[in-house]
Amino acid sequence: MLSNHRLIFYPHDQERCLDAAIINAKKVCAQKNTKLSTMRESVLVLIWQGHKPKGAYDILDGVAKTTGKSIAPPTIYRALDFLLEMGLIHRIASLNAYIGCPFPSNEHSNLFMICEHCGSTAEIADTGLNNILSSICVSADFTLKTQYIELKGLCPKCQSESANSEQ
Amino acid sequence: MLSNHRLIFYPHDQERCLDAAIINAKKVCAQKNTKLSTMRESVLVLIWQGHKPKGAYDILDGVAKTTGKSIAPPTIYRALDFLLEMGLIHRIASLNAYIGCPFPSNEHSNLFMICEHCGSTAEIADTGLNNILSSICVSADFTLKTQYIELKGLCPKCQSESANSEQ
DNA sequence: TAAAAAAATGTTATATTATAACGTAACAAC
DNA sequence: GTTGTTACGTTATAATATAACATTTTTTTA
Repeated sequence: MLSNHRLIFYPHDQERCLDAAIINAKKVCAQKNTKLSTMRESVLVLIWQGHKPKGAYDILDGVAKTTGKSIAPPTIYRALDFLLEMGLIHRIASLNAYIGCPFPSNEHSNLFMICEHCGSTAEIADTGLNNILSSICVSADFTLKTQYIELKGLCPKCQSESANSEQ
Repeated sequence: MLSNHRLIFYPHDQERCLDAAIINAKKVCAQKNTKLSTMRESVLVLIWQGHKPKGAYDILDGVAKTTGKSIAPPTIYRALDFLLEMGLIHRIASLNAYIGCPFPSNEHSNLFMICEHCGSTAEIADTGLNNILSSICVSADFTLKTQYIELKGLCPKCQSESANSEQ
């Protein structure tokens, strides 16, 4: 089982995550014979700032700010499409937002745990879960291609906070 | 395991589904002490025409057509919110679309199998799946509130069609 | 039953997310 | 050095959703 929830839901050095993600991304692009252009890298860097899904227009604003250029939506959406294609990011459908993939080199299908309170989002790829999903699809004679599994709730930190505030 | 995939993925009398859904909806509203107003019923009827998720603006057009009135988006979104609240419909996040719930009286968490080719969408509530999801959340110390599980692929009919067309 | 309160709907405007269509620049391959 | 390809720029607009306020309908209750 691949998972980054221990990392996400507790304090850690976010700079290291970012650096690792960029190194990883370059590796993935090299393997797939594609280029992580400046624009694509800027978008990826912005997505990796914090472990919360970011909307396309937040990304746009952020990239515009750091580069000093004025940027139009298609530029961002093209970079996002590329990063999705490379498996470097995921789209969170229920939020219309995008998040970095912590293990892009692995073929995996994903589950996201999204904190409704602070937005922190962890990704898990669980074999047991995928087996169940497969068998459900097989018994319905449904050929599975892609899946969106998004769980909303409270992360450990926000649970204890809301417990405290209810006292 | 609750499921309507046998119904959805094979030919059947859609009129009966619609009638049953409306009767069911009135029952649910009565239980919850709310009203299925004319507008809300119109929206629900439109959603139950076919077993494919419908976008808010498709619903708007359809309701405007059948009622002969001109309708603005908020009217539709309000009806959708009510129906969601009552558990009579679900939102398919990955499609920005809405679909009727076949078993609204049961507390359940849902999985949708969505045919990418014809749009037919079946709903399954599977205990085994929900147990796995629960245990994943427990081990991550994540308090689950709501879930979106949307599987995209090919329904039995579209599988055999695409197999034929590849010959 | 008339007045007050609550619930639902109408209306206008606008926010948010995403893409179409076409033009230009950068770069690699031959 | 031209050609083709890939990425990016630019303008306009499509698609989805909501805010804010007005009106109507329904329910409650005096």
